[in-house]
Amino acid sequence: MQIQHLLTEKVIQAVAELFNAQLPTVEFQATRKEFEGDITVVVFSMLRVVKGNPVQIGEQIGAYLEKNVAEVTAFNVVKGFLNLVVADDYYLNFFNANKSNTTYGFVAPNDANGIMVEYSSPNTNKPLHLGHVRNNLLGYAVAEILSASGKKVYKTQIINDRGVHICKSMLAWRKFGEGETPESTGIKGDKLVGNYYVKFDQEYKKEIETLIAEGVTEEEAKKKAPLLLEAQEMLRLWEQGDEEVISLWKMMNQWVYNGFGSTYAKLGVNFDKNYYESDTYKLGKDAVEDGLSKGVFYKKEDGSVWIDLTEDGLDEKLVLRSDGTSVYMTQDIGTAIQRAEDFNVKGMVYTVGNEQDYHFQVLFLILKKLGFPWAADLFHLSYGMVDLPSGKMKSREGTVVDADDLIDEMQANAAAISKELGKLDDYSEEQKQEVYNTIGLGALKYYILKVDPKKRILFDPEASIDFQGNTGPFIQYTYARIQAILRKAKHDQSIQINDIVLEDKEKEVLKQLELYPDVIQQAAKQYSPALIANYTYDLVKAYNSFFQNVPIFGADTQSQINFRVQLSQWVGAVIASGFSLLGINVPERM
RNA sequence: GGGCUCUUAGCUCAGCUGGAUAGAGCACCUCCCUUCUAAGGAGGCGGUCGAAGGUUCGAAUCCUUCAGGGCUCACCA
Repeated sequence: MQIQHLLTEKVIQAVAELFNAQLPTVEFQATRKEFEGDITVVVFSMLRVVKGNPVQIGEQIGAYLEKNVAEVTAFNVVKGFLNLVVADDYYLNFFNANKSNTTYGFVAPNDANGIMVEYSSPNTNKPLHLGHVRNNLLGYAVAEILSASGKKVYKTQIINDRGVHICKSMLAWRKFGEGETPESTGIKGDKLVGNYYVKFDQEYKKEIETLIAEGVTEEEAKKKAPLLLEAQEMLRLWEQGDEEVISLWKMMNQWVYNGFGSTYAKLGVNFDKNYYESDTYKLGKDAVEDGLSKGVFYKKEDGSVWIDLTEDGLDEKLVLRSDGTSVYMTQDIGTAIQRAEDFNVKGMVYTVGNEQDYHFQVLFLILKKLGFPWAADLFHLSYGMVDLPSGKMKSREGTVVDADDLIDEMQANAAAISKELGKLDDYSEEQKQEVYNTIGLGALKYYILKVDPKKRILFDPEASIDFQGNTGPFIQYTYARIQAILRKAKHDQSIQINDIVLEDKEKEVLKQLELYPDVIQQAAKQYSPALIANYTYDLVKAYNSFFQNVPIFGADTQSQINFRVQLSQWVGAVIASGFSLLGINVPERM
């Protein structure tokens, strides 16, 4: 049992006996460095129940605990704060009980209902960029964290593979492509298709200019440009099942999926199931019919269907066009229902940028009003944009940071720094490359995940990402150092340690380790990878301070050596485990 | 204009359900590599927590107003 939980009972007991009062909860915090003690009880918060002078109350409770609780060996009171010193035995027992638990802090699945995490959800016209990277890292990490907290998680993405914009790249390839393929050009499939999407836009603009020169208004020209008309015609053919269009669509889609696949593999993310809009775009109409009969929606004279959310502080929202075709919202309603059925999930997490906050607010409200039991557990994992020093990323203006380029750049950066340090000189080229990948990606992932998702990130590609301080490589470095100790130590993990006096630095590390299970639960509750990242950093700080200031192999007794080596091993395991929740690997050496 | 959101050290960020003198990293300055990996450690400098009110024993944290930035209010997705 954690010290805090144990003490909660004892403090409540103390207050009941000493003051004949019932405390609802006890408030704790870590004792500040300048005072003696390990954990602090805040007496102020008891004043509502127990009347009196906080210092005197603290003194009495402290004396009671010191006398009646074996784990409390001393106490002092400063103003309304009761500082308690916890016995070494308590921490050593905690250490012996958990040090070799390889899933320390993780909870086995305990929820019959699953939860689905959607992330990435790309558009097949656009290669993945830095914004997608943030999305992928967040979604994957949240899925891992939820899983570690005891949920059954299904990872999914919905691929935007239909619509007139898809026809644009197909049309441009057919007109200007001259049969180019990823194989013939050596260009990655998603990039090749992306190029034709850009090509379409260029040619389309030329046509508009020509038309304007002929005296057509700009508005008219945008609608009447032959290329656009042709793309629209292509969409019609696609929807009719035209074989030539469908096979072109399939071929180009496959190029894109191969390209995405390689980027996902580099990022280390994966999915349990892919949904495709070409399969789901008609979903949702039944639900709208159903809602109409229940009175959730209403029909306007022109036949369009709406929901009135003004009572909920929102607007009226269209859910079906007057011609009976569906809109984005209709699809999302249908897809959600489909997923709940497919996987029997009780909750869903949507990893989508904050420009869609309003959309999801409306979507969730609609699903609640339609009466789905799972609608209470929907969460929009909303994240801020990734901006560049030059401003927003815009694919049309070519100011996007490409995901593949970025990953390569990070790895090159890691390689340059690593070579300079020259610690891997005996490694083969292949082994070195693997370490560079681990470090480069570690830097990138940690940099993005340590920040609160809500906040927008300013990403400066010129200034290379730091490898020092609160960074991924710093934490990886600590892990690698621990592995060096373990290689030398030839320790026996089964040795129980119970006869040493703990140094302050050692105690700090143990206190930090004790928090890990709670941090995972909290991170899951808040869908916050940043919590895990910052916890891991704090653990590493505590460990490094120990590492640098307390001798390991030069300890006074064999028992101390055993303890310190085992403590190092445990810290290494927790670092690796915390990083695995973030999708970051750790190297044996670096 | 309505709604949502962000603002903490020169820069990048932590700060959990309100609690002690607001914490890290980078940058700058001092020390520490013949000793377990110096991508490290110990210390220094640096803050009117955007502004003003309010709630209370106590506010970066909760409430109100204001300022500045972002997003959003399509029969687009």
